[in-house]
Amino acid sequence: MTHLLPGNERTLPTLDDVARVAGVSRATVSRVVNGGRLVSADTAEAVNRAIGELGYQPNRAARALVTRRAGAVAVVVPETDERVFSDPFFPQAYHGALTAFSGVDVQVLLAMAQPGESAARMGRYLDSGHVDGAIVLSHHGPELAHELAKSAHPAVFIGDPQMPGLPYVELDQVNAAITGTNHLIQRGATRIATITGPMDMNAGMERLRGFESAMTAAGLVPVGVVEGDFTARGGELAATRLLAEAPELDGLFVASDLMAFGAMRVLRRAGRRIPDEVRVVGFDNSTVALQTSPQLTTMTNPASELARMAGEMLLGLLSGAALESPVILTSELIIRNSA
Amino acid sequence: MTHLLPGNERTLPTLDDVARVAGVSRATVSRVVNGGRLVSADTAEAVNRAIGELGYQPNRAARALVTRRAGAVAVVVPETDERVFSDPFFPQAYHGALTAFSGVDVQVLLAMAQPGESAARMGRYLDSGHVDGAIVLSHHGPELAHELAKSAHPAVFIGDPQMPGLPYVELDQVNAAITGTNHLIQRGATRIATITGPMDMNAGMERLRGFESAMTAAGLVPVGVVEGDFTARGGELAATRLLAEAPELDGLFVASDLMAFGAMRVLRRAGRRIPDEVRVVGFDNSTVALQTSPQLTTMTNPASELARMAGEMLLGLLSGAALESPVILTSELIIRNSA
DNA sequence: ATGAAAGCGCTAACAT
DNA sequence: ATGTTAGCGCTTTCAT
Repeated sequence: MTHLLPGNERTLPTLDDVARVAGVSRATVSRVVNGGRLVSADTAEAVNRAIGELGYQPNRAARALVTRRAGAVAVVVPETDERVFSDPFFPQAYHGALTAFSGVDVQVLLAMAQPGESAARMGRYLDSGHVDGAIVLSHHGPELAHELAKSAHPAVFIGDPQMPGLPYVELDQVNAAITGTNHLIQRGATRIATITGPMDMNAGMERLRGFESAMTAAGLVPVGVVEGDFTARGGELAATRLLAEAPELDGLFVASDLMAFGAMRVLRRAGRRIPDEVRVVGFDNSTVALQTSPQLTTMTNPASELARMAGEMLLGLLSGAALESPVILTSELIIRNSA
Repeated sequence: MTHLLPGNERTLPTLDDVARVAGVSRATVSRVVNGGRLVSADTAEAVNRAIGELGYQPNRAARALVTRRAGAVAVVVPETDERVFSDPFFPQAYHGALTAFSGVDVQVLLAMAQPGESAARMGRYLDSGHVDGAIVLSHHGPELAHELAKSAHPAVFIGDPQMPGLPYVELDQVNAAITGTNHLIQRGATRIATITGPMDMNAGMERLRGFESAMTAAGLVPVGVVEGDFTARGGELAATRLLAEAPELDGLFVASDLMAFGAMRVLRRAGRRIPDEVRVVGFDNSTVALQTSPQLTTMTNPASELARMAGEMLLGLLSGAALESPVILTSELIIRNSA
């Protein structure tokens, strides 16, 4: 970590060049570039014309130097690469974050945890001056949140970090699970089971909570509850167990589409017709929900919006704005053919 | 795109602070920070001690300003997010690129193409001064290569960009396909078909070329050749067609593991036993190769190494070094149970 | 081997 | 509303 790269000779137009061409001072150009307050319409126009002529683009480094800002934020994904890229939630979220910062000249870095890497290292990264803040995705347990809480830079979480004072945006998981489960019930299912997410993840726990709550409200008792890991393979395993433990099941609430995908495969292989014999509702409304047959009825989990929202919150935090947190987004039922 | 973010009050130790503590000049500190040439061992040690004491970290912006470097490179993925994240090749490659730049203080940005986005926009991004260079992954057709060729910044491609003068690192696709196909033949297959990659991608074409060459060399003629799209679903479709057109097939060379995954599902569903009745060889040695049953025999496609290599080439290019291109990496046969 | 000094391109007081 | 000025933290001649 000793040096940047050797120099580059190309010489681009600077603020001074623009000032000269427009016949004004550097400061004035700077003003129009930064929002144009306190400049007359005429000068602003002249400056803008000069900017256009020269193809001027502000130099990030110079700006960052004087503003004491890196001009970059990180999307922190405390997962190993494998999972990051195999779950469509992540790319959508990354994309949403990109959207939030598309209006300001801020670079969005993707920071994935390395397999053996500690939460402390992530915290150090945040404080290294390379980034001004972070959006943190899907975390197991509180270590990372703990670490980032003491960072000098702000971080906004997607999903409740379970740590008072840390801002986050979250899906209304419980109500979403209630809605999904109710749909199963309305479709006539009575012997309902669930495949949950990991119990060390908030999303896993809350979706289970919602499921249970809906069941109780309907006067039903689950015929099975097995924990999955948000992967297709995990869904298969869970469904296999479920079929053995509760063969009578006629409704299945699965805490992720990917798991539902795996589970449906097992159900079909076992000769259960969907949705006639077993109704299935998934979660995420991911692309795999369209690849199952029949297509999967599911709850939306708008990764992109969640992340965009988090990005906007971070932007606010960075400008010293007071923050309303948590921000809770609601999930919608997408009815297809699996229930 | 008007401004960065408002300022940050925290004041970190600077070169001056280090100089003061070490009792030397700024210039000397700078020297030791940047490699330590031309400084006596004693001074260097004193400086390093001061650096340690203060927890000094060079300010990227100041450095970038004077060196005229952004201190960032982009990994350009001209694919829409969906595919970027659903194919394990990408995360591995990204990771490899990260590795290449881990020793120098260079940020690695992930630039994904937006759905409706033009190659020109990517080119403009490269020239915007946000990055010093790029590594370009998996491209269809030559438009992007064309665009990047005229950029002032260097770009290294992973996969032959088919454009003279552009440096790239590539897998020895043809020989890899030959090896894979030969393995099928050695296992006793004689009625062999292939599922290819997209014909507008170099990897697709070259793997087909290798397949054909191996078949010819063995005096065999393919019983079927159908084009896939490197997705599991595409593999299913292709296998379905193959089963209809060439039901006698006893060997299948698939140009990607993901497609092989889909194809094997179809084969099994059709009652073909693998590897007894149909031998299957995939390509990529991706994680799905372990999830098929039986586990997939496949050719390695070391994404991480390819990208690391590309990163090192880019690093060389950025320091003005002469470059040897292309760099060709070889693929290895991983024998499992599908053939 | 080390220091002095200039300057990278920009923003932000502070004048006017 | 606009200009002047002083740095931000660093690298890099150029002296010594």
